[in-house]
Amino acid sequence: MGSIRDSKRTQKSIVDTAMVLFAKNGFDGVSVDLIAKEAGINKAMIYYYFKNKAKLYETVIADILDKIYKKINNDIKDEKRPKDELKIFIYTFSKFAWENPHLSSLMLAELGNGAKNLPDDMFVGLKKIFALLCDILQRGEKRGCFCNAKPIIVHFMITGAINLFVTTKELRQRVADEFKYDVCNECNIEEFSLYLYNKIVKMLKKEEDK
Amino acid sequence: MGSIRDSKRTQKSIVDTAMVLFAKNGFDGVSVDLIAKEAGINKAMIYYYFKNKAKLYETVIADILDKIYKKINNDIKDEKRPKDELKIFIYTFSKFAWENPHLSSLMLAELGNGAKNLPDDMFVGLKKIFALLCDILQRGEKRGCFCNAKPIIVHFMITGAINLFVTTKELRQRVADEFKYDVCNECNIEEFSLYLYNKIVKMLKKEEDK
Amino acid sequence: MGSIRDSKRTQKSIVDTAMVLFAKNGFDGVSVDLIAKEAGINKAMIYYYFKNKAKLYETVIADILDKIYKKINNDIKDEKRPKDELKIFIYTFSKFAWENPHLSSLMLAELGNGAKNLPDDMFVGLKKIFALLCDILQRGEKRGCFCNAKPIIVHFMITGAINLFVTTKELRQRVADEFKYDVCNECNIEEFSLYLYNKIVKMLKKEEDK
Amino acid sequence: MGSIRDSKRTQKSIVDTAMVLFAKNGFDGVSVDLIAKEAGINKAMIYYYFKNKAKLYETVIADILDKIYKKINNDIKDEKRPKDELKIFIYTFSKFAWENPHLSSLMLAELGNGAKNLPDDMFVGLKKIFALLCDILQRGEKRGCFCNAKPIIVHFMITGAINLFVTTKELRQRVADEFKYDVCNECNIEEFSLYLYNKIVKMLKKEEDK
DNA sequence: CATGAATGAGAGTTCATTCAT
DNA sequence: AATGAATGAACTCTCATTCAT
Repeated sequence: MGSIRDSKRTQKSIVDTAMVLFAKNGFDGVSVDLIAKEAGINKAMIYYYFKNKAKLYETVIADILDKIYKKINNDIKDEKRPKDELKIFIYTFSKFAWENPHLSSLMLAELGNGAKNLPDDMFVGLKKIFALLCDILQRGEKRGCFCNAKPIIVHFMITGAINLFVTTKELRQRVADEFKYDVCNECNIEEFSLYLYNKIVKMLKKEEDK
Repeated sequence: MGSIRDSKRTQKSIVDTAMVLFAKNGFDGVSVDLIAKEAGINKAMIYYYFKNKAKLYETVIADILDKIYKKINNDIKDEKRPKDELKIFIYTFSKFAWENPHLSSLMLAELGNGAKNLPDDMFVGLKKIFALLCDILQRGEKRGCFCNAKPIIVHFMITGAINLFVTTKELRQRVADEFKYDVCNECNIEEFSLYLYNKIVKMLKKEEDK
Repeated sequence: MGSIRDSKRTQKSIVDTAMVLFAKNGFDGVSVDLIAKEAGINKAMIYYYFKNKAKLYETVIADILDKIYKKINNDIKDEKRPKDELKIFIYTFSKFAWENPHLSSLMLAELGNGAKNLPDDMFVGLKKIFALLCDILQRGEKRGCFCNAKPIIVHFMITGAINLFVTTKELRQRVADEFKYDVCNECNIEEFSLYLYNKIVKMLKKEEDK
Repeated sequence: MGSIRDSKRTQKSIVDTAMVLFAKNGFDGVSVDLIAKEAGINKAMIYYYFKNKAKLYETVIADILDKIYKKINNDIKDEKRPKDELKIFIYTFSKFAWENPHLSSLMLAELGNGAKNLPDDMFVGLKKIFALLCDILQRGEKRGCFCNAKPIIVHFMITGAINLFVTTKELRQRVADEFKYDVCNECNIEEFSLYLYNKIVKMLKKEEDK
């Protein structure tokens, strides 16, 4: 009967569809009906597998965060110097966000929401990513290449900038013409990522300031 | 004289109530019924004054943005050096966000949404604030105290960090105990603001690097 | 102050506006707000002059019926022979309906409704028009030019045909091309009226049939 | 088997109930709540099956028109002479209208409305019935028993009279006493139908008129 | 006479969720 | 494992009507 396979496939199609839709329109902006229809499955199956809409949402978010974490963690391994790790962290996060713009929407919305309804799974996911950065910064301080880094604030500067850059992509293009200031509407993600990295590094650099 | 039939007062109570509620629960998360109930007015009055829920939302957002702009613009006037202006920009924005945490939620949610439904009024409001920063940076470059500043990215780093710092306030306190990294859960807004300012200045500083 | 004049004028503008709107969209399809707006007066004035929406409706209908009655009654006076009176009856009714297509809508809707809510004023109006036809037919029978005329049925044939012809004007034009049967989409009201008159007369003619 | 979860039955009860109510009070005069209540089903089911109120209305109208068409078309088959076909047309239409007075209301209201919102299904239904009459008249002209028949006007005379006769049933009874003219308040539908038929035939008869 | 503000009931519609098969 | 039918609460919005000035 291939029931297990089908079961997995059904669940996956639900989560994948929900991810796109939630990201595009937010939790309240997506109906269970729509998810079922787009996923090509019966609505009741969503309740069969996920108990309710909120649980499905949690699953979706946890899935995304896990993907990011794994990707960054994997890419970072090969690097030796903290600065290069940081470069990878920023680049990988940017790239991922750029290619999954829904994700940025979700993160901003969810955090903007004070993470009020933040379920445990998401909690864990967010903390793991943050912990990655913390480790990088710690190693950097030990090695003397970074100084005075409050990790949470650095984290917010990096992820805040990336997420906003990604989600405002279309907005910036729309405004570009009528606006006299540069909004980087032609920047590609590599340029952006590199600029951001350089600024962060400069900002954390140990120096004989003054 | 301030009787029950007071157009201005009714409108104000609607907008004020809506601001709090929208910020807390988002556009979709708030019903017109609730706004009316909390504002202590008849639901139909909302439609009488604002035509529909979306228009009310627009008004609320535009109001907030205008407040921020005016406050920053006003506070900045007294300063002479671009660095001090930047300090005021960051401080005032932070302070305002801290005291109106709803606002940060709104901005993140709205921008996270790709500003898809962004009404014109909001557009204008956002641009005006951004333009303030642009001017500061421009003056700084002319005077030689800032260099290589892409305004939109700097703007995202600043506002991203501030908004995330504000909206995660409770979240950070919740996590503090069980988490081995510092999440600035005891930082007050002045400390945060100052730290952010120093980092941004350092990052923009003109120097004979290397 | 010219208050009486203004009063009359206000009332007239209400009734005139309401007539057009009611005819176009029916009783339920028109809001008091709309009537006030279109009439350029304050909504409360409608209640000041007409007590409520239903009363205004009555007034409108009674007004129309009275107009028709008066016009027909007046035009008929000069005629001597019942056949000519009938001709005038049909012609005047047709013409009036053609020039006030709203009226036909109203009559059909109101009668179609079983005249359930039919207020007294309307009652009287309808009866007076019907009585006109009855008199014509009666005189015709006495003079021997009509025979076997059941007045109510003749009345329905005449007014039914006229009202339907008028209200379907646009509909018939829309269909004309794609329809293989003639729908008189280019008939003017005089042609129609004459045709109808001839048919009715023929149908009522006394004859040595068979 | 006819259990509570019976799609067909639910739909039928909705349509049946809606037909009665729409006919009695018109589209705007009936709330979806009421239809659901009278049909003994949950309001949401109406949207489940019909998408919205307007679509339900369309369905109802199309249903009725189809019924009439089929009945007339069926009854007509056995007749040989156009005159007899016409007799059947008038009789069947009258009978049907008499037994479904709602229908006449609907037709008058809908046509009175200029068929502005006329959906396609209704269009087709109305045209099919009209086409039936056109064919009868055409055959009659060929055979020489009818002459000079403008089908659309004949159609309006017939259906106008029938519909008005039906919808004014109660009205005529109410008026009978206080009114000096005969309003056929005691006519049964067969008498009416026969009278109408005779008049129409006479009116269309080919003759050596002079 | 005239106005803008206010009200409460109810309209159409959607949705998350559950039930029966 | 899967489906279509069913539910009830909630939502946005409109309306006829009245009040205070």
